[in-house]
Formats: sequence, structure tokens, C-alpha cells
Amino acid sequence: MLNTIGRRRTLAAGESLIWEGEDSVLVANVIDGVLKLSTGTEDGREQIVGVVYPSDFIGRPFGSTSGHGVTALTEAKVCVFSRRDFDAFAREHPALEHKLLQRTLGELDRTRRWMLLLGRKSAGERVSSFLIEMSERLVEQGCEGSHDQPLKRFTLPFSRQQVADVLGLTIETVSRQFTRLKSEGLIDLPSRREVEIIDREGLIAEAG
Amino acid sequence: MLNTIGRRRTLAAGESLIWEGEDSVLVANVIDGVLKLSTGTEDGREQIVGVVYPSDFIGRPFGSTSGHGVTALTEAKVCVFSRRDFDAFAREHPALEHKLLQRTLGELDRTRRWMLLLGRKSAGERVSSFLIEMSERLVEQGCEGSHDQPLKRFTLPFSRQQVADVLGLTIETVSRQFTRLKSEGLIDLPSRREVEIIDREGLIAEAG
DNA sequence: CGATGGTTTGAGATATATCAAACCTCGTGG
DNA sequence: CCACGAGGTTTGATATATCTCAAACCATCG
Repeated sequence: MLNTIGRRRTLAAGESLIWEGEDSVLVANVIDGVLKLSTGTEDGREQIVGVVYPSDFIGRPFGSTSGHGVTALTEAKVCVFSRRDFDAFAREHPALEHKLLQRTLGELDRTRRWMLLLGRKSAGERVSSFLIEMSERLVEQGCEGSHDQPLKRFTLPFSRQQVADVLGLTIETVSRQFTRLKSEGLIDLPSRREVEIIDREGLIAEAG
Repeated sequence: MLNTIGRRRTLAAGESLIWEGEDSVLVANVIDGVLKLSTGTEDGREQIVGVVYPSDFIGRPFGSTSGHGVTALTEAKVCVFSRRDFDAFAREHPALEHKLLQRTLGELDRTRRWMLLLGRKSAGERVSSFLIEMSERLVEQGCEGSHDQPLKRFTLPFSRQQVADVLGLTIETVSRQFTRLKSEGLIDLPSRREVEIIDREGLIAEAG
């Protein structure tokens, strides 16, 4: 079993599992929590290039170095494998590779959709798109009863700065868009990290 | 052999092979030429989300619809497979899936690097990064003699508008950056589509 | 309560977009 | 051979969204 070569590990919020540029020595599966994948320029600008949730795969199997760091946004539990062990195991288990391929293809699709946002959308469209996506991806996988309904209300696993780093904006611009969307009655902000979507249709329209 | 289910096809420059949003009925391998992958918003803004070269894979195997269109930039030759046939074939040939997985992982890495450019880089940095990347990827795969040296001089497979659509800029901004880089002696522009890199070091420095 | 870190708000600067015109390049047909 | 036209490109002037810098604000925790 794959479990025999894996090792569970808990990460505190803010703790990194993999650093940008280091050679890929481990891969992992997310059990619980939310993690970010991020790169940056030499002069300190940062861009979050992906966000992973429970059941998602982390790391770069089959050679090469990791082009982005992986850091926990919330407390997180992961199942870690040495890359060498994992590679060997995967090669002998086509079903695993098939599943990994499917996930990777899906992730590539999602990433490409995000490029449209980064390249062509306005700040208002970006923030609205972001909130819609969050409401869809933060659904608890645990209880199968709630059948993938997007959430009306949720807690962001991001600080404002991190939202800015996802969207390629500054923290001030993000903040202003949040308050604008609130003042226009599309959302409510009960606290810093909580969001309630009041008018989903309207928000989708704003998302462009 | 895979060839028995594939069919060769030639595309004229500008011709599309797959349209955004249609369900994925075919996949293909690029034999020759350069193709773009692109998405757009309803109101006509476009973003090129990927560029593929000979030996690259096109399309979305294993279900789902295609999130982006695929269009030839130059005259192109591809080897097309019906997705159903390909899926079935792939499932029975783990080596093929393994190779496809490797390519997909590589493509995901590249795409994420591009997100940093779209989210955080200035116009000058974007254009410089673009020229460096082009000089590296346009190396002819044919002759193994020229061992992956980046090109000093090459012909862009893009119009200025398409460069803008890759970089998330307007055509005017792209044009101004080209002329600036030329006037600063980093590049030369012998003709509309041709670029010569005069000062590669300097250009890399500009790329951020 | 006062410090601390994150967030919001404000005023102003600036990079890039927008709108518009001039400019090439190249193929066509007189 | 030259005039013409059409597409793409460059250049110019101006507008504007977003960034930058700075201050006020607010929760949280000792």
C-alpha cells in the first residue's frame, strides 16, 4: 500500500513544506487544511500560483526542482512521501498514475482559467471571481449530504495581503473592492475573514 | 501502434483545431508549426494561455470540455486522435500515460511561472521575459547539432496583437516596449516579425 | 490599557489603457 | 512601373485604473 511509504505530518498556519527552487525531495497529499503555492521575484513581489485543499496532491514527482514554495495557510495535515519512493511506487501502479494525471490535467485547466483573470480582468472582476471561486471550493468534502452547493457564507483562509497575492493586486485595492462590493449590497463582511454572499447572481455578473 | 488510430492533418495559419467550450472530442500531437491556446471574456478580451510547439500534446483527454481554443499561428501539421480512441488506448498503455503525465506536469510548471509574469511584472519585464522565452523555445528540434543553445535571432510566430494577448497588455504598450528595447540597444528588429537579441544579459536583467 | 499587526481610508503619482492619427509593407491592378 | 488600398504597426496626446505613500482605524493580547 501507498500508506506504508507515507508519513503523516501536521503543519501550523504559516509553516512551509517546500521552498521555491529547492530540488524536489518530497511529495504529499493534503488530508486537511488549505495550503498555498507561491513564487516571487528577487525584489520581493509575490504571486500565489495555486491553492490546494484536502485530497489535492502537492509536489513535483519525476525529477526537476520545485518552481514554487508550498506553505500552509491554515493548520494543515498532510501525508508526505519521499519523492524517490513515490516515483518508484507510481511507476508500478498505473492506476495511481492515471489518477494523478487526471488531477494534473484538471489543475492545468484551472490554472489557465486563472491566467485570463490575471491578464485581462479589472480589480473588481478579479475580487468577484475570487469570491465566487472560494464559495465553490471551500465546501466541506466531509459530509456528502451537502451536495456541492456553493457556500453562501465562509471563512477566508487568506489575509488581505494573500488575497492580493492571489489576484495580482495590492492590498489596498483589494480592500477597496471588498468595501465597494459590500456597499453595493452584493456581499457582507461580518468580520475580517468572513464573507457572506448576499447576491450571488450580481457577484457573478461583476466577475466578468 | 498509436499511429493506427491517428490521422495527420495540416492547418493553415489562423485555422482553429478546437474551440473554447466545445466538448473535448479530439486530442493531437504537434508535428510541425506553432499553435496557441486561448480563452476570452464575453466582451471580447482575449488571453493566450499557452503556446505549443512540435512534439507537444494538445487537447483534454479523459472527459470534460475544453476550456480554451486551439488555433494555428503558423502553418502546422498535427496528428489527430479521436478522444475516445485515445483514452482507451492510453488506459492500456501505462508508458504512454506516464509520458503524458510528465509533459503535463512540465506544462503546469511553465504555466505557473507565467502567472508571476501576468500578476506581478511590469510591461518592460513582460516583454523582455517573453523574448527570452521565445529565444529558448524556438530552437529547431530537428538538428541535434545545435545543442539547445538559445537563439540569437528568430522569427516571431506572433503578430503584435498576439504578443499583447500572451502578455496581458495592449498592442500599443507592446509596441512601445519593443521600440524602447531597441533604442536601448538590447535588441534589434530587422523586420516586423524578426527579432535579434543583441545583449542577452541586459535583456535578462530587464526581465526581472 | 497600551502595544501590535493587520486593515481601511485618503490624497496623489504613475504606468498602462484608450483614442486617434500617421506610417510602413506588401500585394493588386491599372 | 506606379498608384492604390488594406492590414498591421508605430507614434502621439490624454484619460484612468491601480499603485504608492501615509495616516487613521480596529481587533487582539499581554
